[in-house]
Amino acid sequence: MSDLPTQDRLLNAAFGVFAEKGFRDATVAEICERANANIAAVNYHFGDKESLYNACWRHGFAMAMEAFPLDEGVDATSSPQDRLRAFIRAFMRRVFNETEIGYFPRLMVKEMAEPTGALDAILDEVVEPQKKVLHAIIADLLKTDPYDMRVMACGFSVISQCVFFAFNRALRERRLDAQGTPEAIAERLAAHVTRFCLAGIADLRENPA
Amino acid sequence: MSDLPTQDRLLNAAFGVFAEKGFRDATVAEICERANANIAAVNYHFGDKESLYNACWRHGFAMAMEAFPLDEGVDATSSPQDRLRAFIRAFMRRVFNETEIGYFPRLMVKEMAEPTGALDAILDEVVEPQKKVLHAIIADLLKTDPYDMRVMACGFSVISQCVFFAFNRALRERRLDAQGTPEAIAERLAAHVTRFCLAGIADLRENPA
DNA sequence: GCTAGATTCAAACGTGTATTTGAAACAGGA
DNA sequence: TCCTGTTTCAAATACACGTTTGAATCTAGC
Repeated sequence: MSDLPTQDRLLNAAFGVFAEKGFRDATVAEICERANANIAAVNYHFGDKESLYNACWRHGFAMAMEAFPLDEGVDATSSPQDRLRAFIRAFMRRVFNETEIGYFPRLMVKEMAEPTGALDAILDEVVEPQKKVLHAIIADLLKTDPYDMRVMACGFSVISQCVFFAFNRALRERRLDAQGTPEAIAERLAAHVTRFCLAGIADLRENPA
Repeated sequence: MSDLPTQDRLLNAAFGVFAEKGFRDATVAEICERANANIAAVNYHFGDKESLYNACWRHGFAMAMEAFPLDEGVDATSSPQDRLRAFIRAFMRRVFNETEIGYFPRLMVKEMAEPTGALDAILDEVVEPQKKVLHAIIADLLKTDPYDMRVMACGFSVISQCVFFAFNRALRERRLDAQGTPEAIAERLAAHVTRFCLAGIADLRENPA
């Protein structure tokens, strides 16, 4: 950790502090302290607090996607059921990850709840690609095209269940942590959500309104 | 508005400001300005900013529940399907409400994402009662008792879809507002979520693991 | 080992904001 | 009208925090 250049130590420290406290509550003093750097280091290396923040979420996004790719263990030839399972499982494992990777969802949640100005860039760079993958899977399941309104509705149903415990981290700490390791909880939830959503989607396919 | 006593004007103004900006970004200066009150009024009438905040969410909760009760239009003799539909619809209508009532979900979301210290009281006073009602409905649908683990899982699936656009207000403003009035969107989403969840729950009932 | 540029440092600065203060204005009862 | 308790007011206070500054220190290249 401390053998890295100052700029990298700052990025790592800031990533953690921003994820834990959000942009506004994070102080550059704490970031510098964690990075074993001087109080002026942020401004010297990144210009200002906001630029450091922008560097952080890009860093975190890359890290999270590398650790748990959107399509882990499946390819285009897999069934849409398996692809949906993989998508949901990767998402849950990111959300419940207790290492640095788990900081990324926490950062996103804070940004959504209280946008800083980086939100539009984030929407384009992080949510749009994931949405595209998910909509393709659901369109296959519904045997329709990705622009069908039912695809959008089902995509929302899937994603909302995936992000819930990222949003409700506080809730999760109080009501869920007794139920096993985070990894085990992530697996159980992923299995439930996959099954629940496949049933919902099947119903829409079998019984058109 | 301005014929109310200062204390009430402060509460109303603060409710709006807190919902729009969150506890930390809201300034007592802005609250007092909106309330046509002096800068010292908050401390005189409520002690400090935090006590005013606590008064606000209780006020908002009462208002939201009065406008859209948990069980609007149904009673204990209604089918669990209808009770679920009513629960989801009331929730969505609170989330998409454009009047003061809609401030309440926004306040809750900010609190969940970045807790202030009021969170434990909120969990007890606002989420616990709703959870109880929802779990009773789902237990009926699953023909089991409310403490069955499958009830918890399905409850999470339902709630996560209900709160999604409260959390993602920014997303909603960018991607959803072109699709009709908020009321119409709330109705469509409620119908979709109800159907989607009934299918998921039915699958769990028909095909035990 | 000297120099120039890059980096680090402690201290100072400036701004935004919650809270306090003490006087002034107000309202109701004797 | 006078007195008393309540409310309002503008100004002052206190503090937290991002940023700047200018000197000190380090590091490469000659």
